[in-house]
Amino acid sequence: MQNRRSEIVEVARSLFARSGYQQASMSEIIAATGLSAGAIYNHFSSKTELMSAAARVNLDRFTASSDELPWDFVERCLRELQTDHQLTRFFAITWGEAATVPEIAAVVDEQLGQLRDRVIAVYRRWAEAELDLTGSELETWLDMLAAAVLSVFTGFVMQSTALANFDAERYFEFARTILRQG
Amino acid sequence: MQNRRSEIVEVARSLFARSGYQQASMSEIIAATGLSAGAIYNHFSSKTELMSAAARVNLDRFTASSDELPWDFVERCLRELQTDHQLTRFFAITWGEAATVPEIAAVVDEQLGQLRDRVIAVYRRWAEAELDLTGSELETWLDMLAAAVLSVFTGFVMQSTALANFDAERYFEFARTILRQG
DNA sequence: GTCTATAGAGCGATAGAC
DNA sequence: GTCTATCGCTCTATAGAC
Repeated sequence: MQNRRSEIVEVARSLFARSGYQQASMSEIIAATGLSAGAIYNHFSSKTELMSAAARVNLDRFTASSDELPWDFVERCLRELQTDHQLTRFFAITWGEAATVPEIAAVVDEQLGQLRDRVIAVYRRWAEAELDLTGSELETWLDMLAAAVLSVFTGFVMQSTALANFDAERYFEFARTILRQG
Repeated sequence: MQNRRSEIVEVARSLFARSGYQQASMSEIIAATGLSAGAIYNHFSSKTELMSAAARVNLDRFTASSDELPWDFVERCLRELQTDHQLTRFFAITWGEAATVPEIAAVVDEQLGQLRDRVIAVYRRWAEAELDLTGSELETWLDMLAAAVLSVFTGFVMQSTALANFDAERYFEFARTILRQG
């Protein structure tokens, strides 16, 4: 049953987000679902499989609406992160885990790729209407901008998670400055 | 003995960098040092203490020389990371762990703070010679620039660790562009 | 300061009944 | 599909001799 699977994943994700992937034990997760070991292992063959399912977060909130200006889109993403500190923490935990668990690395690569594609789409739409670039100039420009936006995004996650005196508003200011220049 | 302590820390760090903090076991570390459990626990009272000692990396390679231009300094830091992929990985692992282990969070905060201080110092030196800003304008400008540089730095670590198709040269290009503008 | 040996707890995963 | 019970292993940390 597909629904039971998502129930388990959601419970597991919230424990991974609180304690970390390794520190959250299967027993805790099992207890938190209200099910039993046998039930969980009927849906997931190992803890690693459950981990990578939990890492695959729904990114719909980070999709551009069709009439958004590129920098408004990026700022909206950042503010989304700011209001959901648990999600930000979970990204940081997941990206760190990706360095040692290949199954999670694959998910992170896929998800940052999705984010990148969306960034490129919204900037392309804008650039085609407003800028006068040749085809290859445009592609180079988009590549660089995607690196910039991903950097702003990952930078926000890392700094807001790791720095005691992080100032989000100053960070937005910096992001706005670099993303408007084109 | 202080020297024995550093020996142990170095061995532990290389195992943490390879497998992650939780996945590297005390037994592995003990075996790799060639010592015994008793010897290690004579120098460190717990695995967590050893972890936070290992997290405190020597950052001298990321210090500005007194005649460097700010963007040259930043680019040199990035190229330093590029040539030492094990260190980059280790940063990613450590920052992720910081989200769940307070003792590591304290070290990361301290180290990113150090990096920030150095960035500010080198930009301040340059700005005082080349720009004409009032005192408070200068401080605001430096704050924003520090956020930018930290973002470029953490972004490089995350993206080069997590993205399969990461293009370092394009990243440098983006970094150069935003850090020259002032 | 370092050794050997082991305590004591918790882990991920499985077997087999229902 | 879910349960109970438990296997077999590994983990961090300590005790006590030297």
